[in-house]
Amino acid sequence: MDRSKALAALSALAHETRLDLIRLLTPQGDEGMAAGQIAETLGLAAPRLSFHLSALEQAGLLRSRKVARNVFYSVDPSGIGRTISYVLNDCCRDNPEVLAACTHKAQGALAVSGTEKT
Amino acid sequence: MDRSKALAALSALAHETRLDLIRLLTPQGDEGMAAGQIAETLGLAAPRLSFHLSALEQAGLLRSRKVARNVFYSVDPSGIGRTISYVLNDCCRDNPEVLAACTHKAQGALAVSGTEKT
DNA sequence: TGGTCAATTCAAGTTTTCTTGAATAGTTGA
DNA sequence: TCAACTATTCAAGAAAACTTGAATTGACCA
Repeated sequence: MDRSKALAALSALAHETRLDLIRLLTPQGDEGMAAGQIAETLGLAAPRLSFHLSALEQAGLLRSRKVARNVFYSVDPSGIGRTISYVLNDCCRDNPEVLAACTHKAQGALAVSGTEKT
Repeated sequence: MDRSKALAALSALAHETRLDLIRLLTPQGDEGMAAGQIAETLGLAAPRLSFHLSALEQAGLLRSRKVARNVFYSVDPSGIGRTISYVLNDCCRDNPEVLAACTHKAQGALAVSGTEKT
């Protein structure tokens, strides 16, 4: 993931409404959720939702597909994953302390990340 | 980590100059680097640097300490770690696909994170 | 083919963030 | 104390992001 894409993704995440969208859509998996249903669930005006969904999609964090009149949005797990990886690997250079600090629930798991290559 | 702190941290990370700062300071460890030296290294005007350092410190991603006339800035690994954790655990609810995608170098390591609670 | 529905685009205004040069505060050494 | 040095704060302007209502596009159905 290059610099500018990572930056776009981080900017996309740095907004309350868009974090709400990620939070809502992640459990929905690949099927995702129609824009109208999202708007209703979160109580957002349509243009505002469209704006934020588009920002997330541009940033590679969401996918969309049309079904009849509806547009279903779903999270792109690899987009989020690559963004996190950019911060950890590129910016923090796999610093062990940082890696240790971001794995509360899997203590030490990421600490080995410097030892293997994909 | 609560919502507003995570948001502040993500906003802080969503800026090119500030990612440069993290990238520069992480390898320096606890000792960190004096503001003047940072400014020289990155070619930034002093007020601009101060502005961004302050943003990062406010967000809990950097620490600072005074030594004589200098102010040394260093990364707070736990601040970055908690921010990442917030995205993975809270927003993505430990979604396995997301976790798998953000561990290029430690495949599957984070996948166990859903099994334990803090 | 006319009406309805879902979603996006547009335009305007507001708010927030960022940058810059000038001014300020605090520290050190002569 | 005075000058030099380090860093921050201030003020102003510029740029970017966000929200809102109105208008538009495209798909579906009677």
